[in-house]
Amino acid sequence: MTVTLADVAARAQVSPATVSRVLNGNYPVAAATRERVLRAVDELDYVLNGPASSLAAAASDLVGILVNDIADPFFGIMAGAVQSEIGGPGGRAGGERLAVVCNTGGSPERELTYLTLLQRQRAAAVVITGGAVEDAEHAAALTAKLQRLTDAGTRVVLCGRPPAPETGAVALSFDNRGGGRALTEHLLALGHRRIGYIAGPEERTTTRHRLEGHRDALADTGLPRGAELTLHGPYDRATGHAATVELLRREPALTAIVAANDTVALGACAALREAGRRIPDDVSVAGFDDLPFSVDAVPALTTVRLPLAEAAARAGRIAMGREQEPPGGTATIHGELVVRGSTGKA
Amino acid sequence: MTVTLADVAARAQVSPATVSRVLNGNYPVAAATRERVLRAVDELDYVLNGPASSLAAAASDLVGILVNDIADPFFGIMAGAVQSEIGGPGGRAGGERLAVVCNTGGSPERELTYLTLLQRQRAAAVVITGGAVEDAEHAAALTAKLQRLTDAGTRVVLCGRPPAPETGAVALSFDNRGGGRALTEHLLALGHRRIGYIAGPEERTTTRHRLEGHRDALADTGLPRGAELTLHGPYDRATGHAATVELLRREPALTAIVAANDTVALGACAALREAGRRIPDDVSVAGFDDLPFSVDAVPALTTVRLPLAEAAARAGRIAMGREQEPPGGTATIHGELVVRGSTGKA
DNA sequence: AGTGCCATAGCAAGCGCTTTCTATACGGGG
DNA sequence: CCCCGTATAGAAAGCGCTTGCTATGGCACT
Repeated sequence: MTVTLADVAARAQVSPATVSRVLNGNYPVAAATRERVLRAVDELDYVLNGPASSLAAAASDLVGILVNDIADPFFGIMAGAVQSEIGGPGGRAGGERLAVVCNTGGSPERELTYLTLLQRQRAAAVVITGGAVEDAEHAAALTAKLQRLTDAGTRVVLCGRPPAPETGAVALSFDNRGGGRALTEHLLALGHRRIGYIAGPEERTTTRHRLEGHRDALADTGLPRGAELTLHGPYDRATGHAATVELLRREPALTAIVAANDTVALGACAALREAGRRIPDDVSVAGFDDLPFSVDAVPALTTVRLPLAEAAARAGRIAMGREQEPPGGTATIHGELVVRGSTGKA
Repeated sequence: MTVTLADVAARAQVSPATVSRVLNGNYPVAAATRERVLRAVDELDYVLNGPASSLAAAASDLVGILVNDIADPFFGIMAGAVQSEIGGPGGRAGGERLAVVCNTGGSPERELTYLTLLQRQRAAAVVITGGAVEDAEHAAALTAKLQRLTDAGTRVVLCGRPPAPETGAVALSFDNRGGGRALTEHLLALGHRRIGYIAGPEERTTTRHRLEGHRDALADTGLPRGAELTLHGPYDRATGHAATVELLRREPALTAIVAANDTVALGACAALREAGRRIPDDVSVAGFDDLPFSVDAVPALTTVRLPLAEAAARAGRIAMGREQEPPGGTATIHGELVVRGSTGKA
């Protein structure tokens, strides 16, 4: 029924071994023979059996990319960049690899399950994007899993997540803390003193680091930590909207809002407009990430630009062994404060 | 080195066959034995070898999802919805499946390559999202490929793309034509007569259908087809921006712009603002898709809402055989005109 | 012409799992 | 008390490919 290597071999009048070698191109085959084999492949419309090949070679060409939310451009951009680097179709040469984008939904269980699935497929590499959940139990399980993956020869690269020591995983972390600090310092410099902060979901490294940066900046100015002006929620516009309504209720004299990311900031802007506050005249708003739509917000969003595509591309290259890993297996990637129209003098 | 089925069998004092049966759960195994096997699996930290399993069983649990641009929420939303339905981790029960999101970048070659890769992996199902490129040669190649996939038992579902007759592929198409028509009719009803149209990339079904809907509406009103007021470009904000500048140059008296999608519309809005035109007082703007950020645009975007997540979820269910395919293997999904602040009287 | 080496091609042994077929043990009915 | 059906476990034959090792020419060199 289905065409196998043996069929091709028969047709080309060579042994299966030769066909395999032509296809893999890592063994000298006479030009004429190769020609003949290739023709047979073509005529029979032969397609290699991936599982069989992976089994025999004890290696697969699958590369996993874990993301928290595939519908969020933050992750989409990174996933796309990794994919373009791993040499999949259209990428550079070097054998076609299948990139597997896995949507964890931010759940540590699913993260673990996907990693097991990838381990099962003997993935060549895994890139894990986005922040981690801060939970001792899961952290331990994750560490063990990463350990096992790297032991099995799967290259693991974390992108936008803190290092996982002792696991052999390379980490390209974002300086969320520094970015958060820069943002708040910017606001403080503009004279803002009553600043609301809409943080991401609790128990996540990204959330915590950005928030710490914010608090560091406040502390430097001798301002209270302002915990009562900090609200948590998922990284979506609804959170930004609802939290803003609540912040305005708690502190009507608010003059600035820092959001956990641009999407949240957009929701905050909407709520402010509905409340009749002008941006930035009455209330300044700042986001984080500098996603593509942020420049088109009205007014354009002040934010911290994270080089998502560049970082992810680098992660992809490291995963493919096409770039040396950073010293110590860890590198920190800094964001850049981008001041636009949504922030102004208090 | 790595733990195999045989190791587990030895440890549990049973045969490899029994272990396999416990793991697959499709053969009676005494409770006590199962218990013993499961314990051994746990103790040895055994992970099934996917390739070996797929080879022996002649089937894999991979499901492919093809998207044009993973960084675009339009596709991200669909990919996420499909993924949540295919029973991957976190999905419903029914065995864990690995969803493979493949980024074609809109290139037909890559589309074909990815399909071959998926074919190679003996994927259980493939969901192809987004419009197709209209090129006779590629269409033929694609048809042949889809044919071969379905012949091999891979279920193929097209989501947001016209049917591919004779291939055995199920198609859930969007009524882009109807949506395009509704949008322009809305504008015409508001009294607009000089309407610019920023279409997507040429040679794509989505682009053509939306444009045809637009022209149908114009024709019904007895207006010229206005080809000179139609510009093409990729689905990104830069296109919207540049095209708007050009449209204003060609027709300063323009009172409305219809964009190929919301992202393009955002770019158009930016260009209009820069040109000092108020929205919608001077120029109305309409988008397409109703992506999440559209409601937060200022003014909020009038657009055509496509039930992306619902359609994709359905595609996923059909791909998994959990929902009956529509009669004739084809269904058309209609959009809904959503009128918001960006359009007004001419 | 003889010798040895390089370039190619083939042989055959798995890779780790699934599954068909066969074997065993047990219990109930005749 | 024996026979047979039922339930459960094992033996073994692959699944389609890769790859280490071996075999075979042909050529250059002596």
